[in-house]
Amino acid sequence: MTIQEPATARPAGRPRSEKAEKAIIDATLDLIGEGTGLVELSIEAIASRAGVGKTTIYRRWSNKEDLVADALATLQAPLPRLAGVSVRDDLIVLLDSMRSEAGQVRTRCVMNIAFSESDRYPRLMERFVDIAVEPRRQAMREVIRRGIASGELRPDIEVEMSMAILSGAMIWHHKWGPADGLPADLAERIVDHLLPGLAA
Amino acid sequence: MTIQEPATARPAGRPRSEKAEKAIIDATLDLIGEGTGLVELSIEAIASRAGVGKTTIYRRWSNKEDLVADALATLQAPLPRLAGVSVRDDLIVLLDSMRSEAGQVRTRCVMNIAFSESDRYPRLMERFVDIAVEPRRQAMREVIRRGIASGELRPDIEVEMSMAILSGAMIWHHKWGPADGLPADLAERIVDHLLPGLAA
DNA sequence: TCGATACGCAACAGTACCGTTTCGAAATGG
DNA sequence: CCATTTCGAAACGGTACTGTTGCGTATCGA
Repeated sequence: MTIQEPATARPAGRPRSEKAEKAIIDATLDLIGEGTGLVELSIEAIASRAGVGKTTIYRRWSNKEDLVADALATLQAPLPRLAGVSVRDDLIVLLDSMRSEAGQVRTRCVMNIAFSESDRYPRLMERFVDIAVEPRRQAMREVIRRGIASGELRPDIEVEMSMAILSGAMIWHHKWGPADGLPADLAERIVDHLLPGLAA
Repeated sequence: MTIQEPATARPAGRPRSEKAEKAIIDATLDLIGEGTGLVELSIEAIASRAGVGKTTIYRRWSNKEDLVADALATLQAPLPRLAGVSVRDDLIVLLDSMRSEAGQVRTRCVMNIAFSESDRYPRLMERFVDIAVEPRRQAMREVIRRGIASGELRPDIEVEMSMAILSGAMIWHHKWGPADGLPADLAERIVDHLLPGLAA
């Protein structure tokens, strides 16, 4: 009976500051967003940016990888709502959400990391893929499958290959396209350029 | 009359060792090929790997960027010969050369750098693009233009967009495809998947 | 032979970050 | 009030690299 709420039992003593925790995560994302690679990203810089002692960081995360993983997990942008009417429209919405996210500094640098440091931080990347990449992949997969089922797309196209082509085109522009933002109608142009080859 | 050959006049004293120079370049490429990013790449590590004093490096290059730029310049892989018969065959050859180069460790890591560190080392990337990317881009551009001229491709396709799609698909696989090497027929599958939409 | 330059090597002071420890102050429950 | 825990700040010893300098040796032209 003395035990009331074991799940929320406070362990006595000063509670951890949620403000500090948020500041640490924000500082981490800020630094990554400014182009700091994972290797150069230092706990000291994060602490300084967050206005926090290093102790406060080490008390919560034992290493850089864990911290960054938690920080990236908070980025989880919402998936766009799909109308589900036409394949063309849905694909455009999906690709255009890639485009607009690519315009944000944070996403941009997270993508850089996903490209360059996947070899060095495999566990981190695995987690990042689960959180950010796979849901989008799944959404696009379903759009294409639905298109095949409805007869809008040829039944003999390879689903995964089509996804690779659509995403690849957007990634290519993201990386080597005009530096001053991608054109607003890019997603539309990509889809319309590809659809004739995929349509039934 | 005393001046004989100003261009090749040796400045008196011991000449610089070409062997050392080559060893430094090789060590640099080796380290990059092992996944060392530009930031972590240290002059000391290069000197140690090359069996060379740091002095010998600093005497030639005043900073890391210059050294890496010269090192990358030596990579210049030869462009594949194109038959020039059919657009399909030429595109497959071009994409397949991307595939096979992507299998080499050095190229793989150079591409990682091209993706991730282009913001941080813009001059370096500019040079890299001139040396390695632009010639391939130009080759593909000409294949597509020739295809349009010959009537193999629709006259209304956007050349640059088509290039982005073809290259993007290969890059996507390079980055997120199976880790144990890309399938041998990947280039063929990409081209055949896309060509129906581009053909006249 | 002599001057000049390059060589590999080792040492230098300087910088940055690591992960840990210590400090006094602040915040909580009993 | 007191025990406990966290807070920000500062300092610790340790590691790694920076760019520079001096050393003795090797290799060239004159």
